[in-house]
Amino acid sequence: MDNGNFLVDYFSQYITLSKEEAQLIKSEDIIREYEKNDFLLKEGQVAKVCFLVLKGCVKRYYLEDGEEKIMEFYTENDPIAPVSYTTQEPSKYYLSCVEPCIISTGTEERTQQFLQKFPRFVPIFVKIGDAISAKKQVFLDDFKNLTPEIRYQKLLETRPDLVNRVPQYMIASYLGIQPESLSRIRKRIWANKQKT
Amino acid sequence: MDNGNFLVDYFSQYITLSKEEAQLIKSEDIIREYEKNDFLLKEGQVAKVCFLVLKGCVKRYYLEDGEEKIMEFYTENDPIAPVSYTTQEPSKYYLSCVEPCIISTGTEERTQQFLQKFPRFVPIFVKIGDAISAKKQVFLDDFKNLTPEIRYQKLLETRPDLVNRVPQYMIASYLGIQPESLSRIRKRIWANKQKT
DNA sequence: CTACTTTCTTAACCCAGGTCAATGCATAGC
DNA sequence: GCTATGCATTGACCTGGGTTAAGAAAGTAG
Repeated sequence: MDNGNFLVDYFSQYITLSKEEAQLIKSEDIIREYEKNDFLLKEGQVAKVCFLVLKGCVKRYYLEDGEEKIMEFYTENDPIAPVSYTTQEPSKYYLSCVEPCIISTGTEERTQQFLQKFPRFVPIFVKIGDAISAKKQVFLDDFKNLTPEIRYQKLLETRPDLVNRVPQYMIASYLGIQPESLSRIRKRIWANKQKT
Repeated sequence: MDNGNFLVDYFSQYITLSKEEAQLIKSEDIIREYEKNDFLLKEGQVAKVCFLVLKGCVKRYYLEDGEEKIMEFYTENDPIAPVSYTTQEPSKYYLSCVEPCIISTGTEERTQQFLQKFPRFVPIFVKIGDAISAKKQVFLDDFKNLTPEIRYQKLLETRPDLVNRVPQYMIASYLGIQPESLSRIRKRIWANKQKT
């Protein structure tokens, strides 16, 4: 299988690539495969690269008295720019694979070179950055004002895939509740559906 | 009073300004005063400018069945870059003054001109952007994993000024709880202090 | 197929926050 | 002075999530 096409596909979402550009992206791309439970980044490490998930699922979490607090799931086509990557300070988070993954890796230098070669990609990068920022905002809003039950229902709507491919205790952590509570919520939702 | 010095002071936090630069910033700066309850931005409007709070306090919130859901407070030296400003889509938020305010206003063109004139400011801008992004991350983490009570105590530590200058029902909204609950939390904290 | 591990569910009990209603308690305006 | 208004507190009651402990169900290895 020709992994190089993943990145080309990714950019094609935002922009039409010339053959030359596609070729260059292919040739420049660094792609690695990871196994389930492999780490992309550990607490205390300084991130030297950022990532783009081409296939699989990555979780970002930190430990609090041994408990995994999952902050985010990254799946197909999600870019990961660790805070530690931008600040160059030791990471407070872990990044680890929930599934076997295929992931593209980007370094600062290569990104800069790439953008100098293809300046028309600059606004795309900015756009992606903005989109990520806006997403975080929405997530925070929801988290603040919605009950766990509604949060779960929204997740079912917006990312139905996640609920099927990720163990529920991880979903619970992501929603900020205990696995038992998620179980009850699911029961409640099911009961309400029966009524109607 | 010479308002022009506010912005100069702001940049001096990050970088040492030459006299020429300081002079230019002063002369370029657009500053306005606002009264309590004035709006900087309303839901549905497209933000044409971004802001820097020089004096006073601004709240960002949205309405949900008539309820103010306060997402953020901006006080002295806090920059405000509305999502609507970057996306140029109608804002989902209101920005309004909790107190009489003195606020510096920035437009896209003027920022670009400024950065071209003083390219050494570019990394500062990036740095500020990163800092804001990191702050949001920390806030979300805390929000997800801490109880309202601990959230309030953290707020007391990190922004003691806020609690004193902003009505408590707004603090409650900011913490994601009802004013009554905040009242009980305060009572509880006070009771625990007496014990020790 | 069995044994083991991991994941999910259930039940019982506790407690913090939501809700509703009443009461204080300032401040502003008359 | 008095009243109206906005804000903070308190009490009573309810509900949903946390906690603990047990067991069921699903997946995996032998």
